[in-house]
Amino acid sequence: MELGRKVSLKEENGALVEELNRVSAENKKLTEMLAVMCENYNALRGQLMDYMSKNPDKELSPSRKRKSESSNNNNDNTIAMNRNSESSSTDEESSKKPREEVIKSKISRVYMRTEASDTSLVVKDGYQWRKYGQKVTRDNPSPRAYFKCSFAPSCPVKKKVQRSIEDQSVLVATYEGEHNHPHPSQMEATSAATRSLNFGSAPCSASLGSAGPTITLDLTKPKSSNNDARSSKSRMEATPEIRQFLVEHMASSLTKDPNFTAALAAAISGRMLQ
DNA sequence: CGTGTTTGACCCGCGC
DNA sequence: GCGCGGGTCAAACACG
Repeated sequence: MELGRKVSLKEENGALVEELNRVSAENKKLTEMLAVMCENYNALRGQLMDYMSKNPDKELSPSRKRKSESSNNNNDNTIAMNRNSESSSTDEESSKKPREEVIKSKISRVYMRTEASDTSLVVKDGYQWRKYGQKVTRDNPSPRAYFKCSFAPSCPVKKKVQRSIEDQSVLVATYEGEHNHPHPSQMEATSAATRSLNFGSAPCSASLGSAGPTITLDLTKPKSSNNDARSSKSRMEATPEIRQFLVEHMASSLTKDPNFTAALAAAISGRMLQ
C-alpha cells in the first residue's frame, strides 16, 4: 500500500539521517583523536628531547640565537644542548652586538589540525607561551604569530605558528630550541590527552588508506629494558616502559621519515575534508 | 593593578 | 649602499 510505502520511506529516511549523524559524530571523534595524537606527539617529543639531552654529556654552550636558518632542513638534530638555565643568555646584557652562535637551536615543525573557525593561533602543546609578535609574511596570507615560552628567559624556546597555506585548518608550529624545564602544565595536558584516548593502556593504531602512508603504533608489547628514573620522577603516570617504547618508536619513525607528521596531518585532514 | 595581547616601529640579515 | 622582508621590541591596550 501507499501508506506502507510512505512509512518505509520515512523509516529509510530516518535511518539515513541517523547514519549521517553517526558518521558526523565519528568524523568529529576522529578530529578529536587527531588533535589528541598531535598533543601526544608533542608531549612525547618533549620527553624524548628531555631524555636525550640527559644522556649525552657533550659540553655545549647554550646561546640564544636569532635566526638559525643557514642550511638545514627542519629537523636537524642538534639536541645536546646544555640545559643549564642560569647561564643561558641572561648574563651579559649586550645590547646590540651579535651574539655568538656556537650551536643551532633545534628546529622542529609540527602540524596541528584545528578547527577552521578557530582564529586564535594557539597550539596546545602543554607548555605556556607568551605571544610577542605577529607578522604577515609574504608567502602566506595568514599571519604568523611568534611565541616565547613563559619561562623565558630561562627557557629560550620560541615557536612560530602559522596556518598552512594549503589547508587553512592546519596550523604549522615551528619550534626553536628545547625546553629546559618540565611541562609546567603537565597535568592539564595529560588530562586533555587522555580525555578521549586512553594513551597508556590501550593499543593505539592509526592507519590511512590510499591518501597517505600507513602509520601504526603498536603499544601492546613494549620493551621493558630500561627506564629513566630521573625523568620518571616528575611525570610518569603511564607505564614507564610504554612511554619509553613510544619515545623510541617515535624517534625511529621520525628518523626514518622527517615528514612523518606532515604526511600524517595532510593525509588525515585531506580525508576529513572530503 | 598586574598580566598578557596587540600592533606599529625598529633591527638586522640578505640580495641586488 | 639601499630596499625588502622576517623577527623582535615595547608602548598602548584589554581583561581579570
